[in-house]
Amino acid sequence: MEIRRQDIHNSDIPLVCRACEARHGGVCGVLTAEQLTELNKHSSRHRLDSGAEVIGQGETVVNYSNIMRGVVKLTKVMADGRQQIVGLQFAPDFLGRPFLAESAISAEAATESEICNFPRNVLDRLVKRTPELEHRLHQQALKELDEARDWMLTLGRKSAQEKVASFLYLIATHIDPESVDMSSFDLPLSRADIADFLGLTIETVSRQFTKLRKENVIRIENNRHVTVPDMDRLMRHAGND
Amino acid sequence: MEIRRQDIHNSDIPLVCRACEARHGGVCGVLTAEQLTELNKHSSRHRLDSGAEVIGQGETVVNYSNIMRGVVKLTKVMADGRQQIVGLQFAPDFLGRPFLAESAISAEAATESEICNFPRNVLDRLVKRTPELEHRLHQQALKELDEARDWMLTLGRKSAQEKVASFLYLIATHIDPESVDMSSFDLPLSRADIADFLGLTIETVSRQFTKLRKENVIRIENNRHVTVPDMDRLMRHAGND
DNA sequence: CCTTTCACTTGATCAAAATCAAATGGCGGC
DNA sequence: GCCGCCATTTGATTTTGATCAAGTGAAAGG
Repeated sequence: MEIRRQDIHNSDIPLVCRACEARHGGVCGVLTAEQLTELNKHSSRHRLDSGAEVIGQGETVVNYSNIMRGVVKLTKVMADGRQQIVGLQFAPDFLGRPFLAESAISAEAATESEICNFPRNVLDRLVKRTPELEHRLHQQALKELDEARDWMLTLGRKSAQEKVASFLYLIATHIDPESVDMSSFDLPLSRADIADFLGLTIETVSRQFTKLRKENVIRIENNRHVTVPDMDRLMRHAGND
Repeated sequence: MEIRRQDIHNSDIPLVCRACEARHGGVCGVLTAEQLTELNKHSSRHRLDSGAEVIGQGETVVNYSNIMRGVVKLTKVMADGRQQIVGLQFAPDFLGRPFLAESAISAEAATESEICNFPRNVLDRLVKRTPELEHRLHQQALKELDEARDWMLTLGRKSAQEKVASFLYLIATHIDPESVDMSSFDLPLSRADIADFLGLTIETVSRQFTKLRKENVIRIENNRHVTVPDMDRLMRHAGND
């Protein structure tokens, strides 16, 4: 679990990496100064508008990314257009499916975001030579698997009200991991996205928001800003007692 | 993707491992004869009755396992008893969550099964020294993640009929990976388990079976044995076109 | 052989969420 | 300020699957 990192002189690592959020929590944290320099040669940073696609379902993966800022949604679409969000990724998560050429999901910025791209083959080569890096990716895969399974319980067994409360709790606890106060935050998703995440319609999501608001579990301003006066009460509404 | 394995003289590896199914497809396949011998010193094989618990939600993980025969279901339970199966594992899958002391799910034999147990700390130590082993576990975690996300789409967006058809398709394609003919198989789960896997009630599952039977998509004998005359037709009913 | 049990099926009714259909309410552009 | 555009909310109705309640049928045990 504990990852050793050599003490790196800031001057040894690429300029752009020095200020990078993703370098510490993210995969780059396990790389040496040399490796970071090498990877950085091939990497490029991009600003993404909300809604911008990083990769599409069925496309060939040419890049992996680190999320430096913002929230990225992972979605699956059926042939007839029905859609399900199967994961949300927050900075400084790694974005990509190692060891597979074709993406089974599409990834799209949910909010205005910033990512750092690097070529698939460069990282794949680096992974082969760096067990620490594979370990780090393995850890993230397991974390995502745990989250996916939690969400399966939500999708399969919870009521609409519990689903919406579960979503709010998820966002409260993930949107700003630094912050001590999780009781006030902006929703990174539209009502339509929330519906796609919860397996509901936007009307049902809206009604449940209204209901939670009327029961004073949450307060809402400007449709996107949520305040939770009592996090335990929200948790109980989410069915997590 | 390609995993090199040294040419091992059968006589160098433990007797019980020689005939083991899990050794080739499973994690043991990447171990050297010495490592296998070492691991085998601490491992033990067990027969599990259908319904026997391997580990319970919230328990401390002391063992990992390989599934040698049978089907194991991974479930999550809510405080009020609502239950969701979050994964099915087939031989020769690895069973366990590396790097976490407490299990977030429970694992239970769905059919009469056989597993090979080994202590958590022995494998954890082996993983640290053997990048190939971590790579193999990483691969399986990614496979399970892909499967979990596929199932999230099923849980969130498919109708009861599509869910049941999706389940049948999943079993047809996983129950016996050797077999060319996937059109006839025994269901490893009861109607109650299927309901818990699909986020439905047993009554709804039963009605959808009846409906698929009446539409000649499947035939059923003795409640558990299913024949699929046209796999593509089943796939269409599952919403996977 | 008959009873009991258990898994499953079938039927009738109910409730939750989907669907269809209008409001409402910011917000940017003119 | 007014208009038109979206996202969101609210309302009426329908549909799907859940719930409640009996059956059925096969296997185990007396």
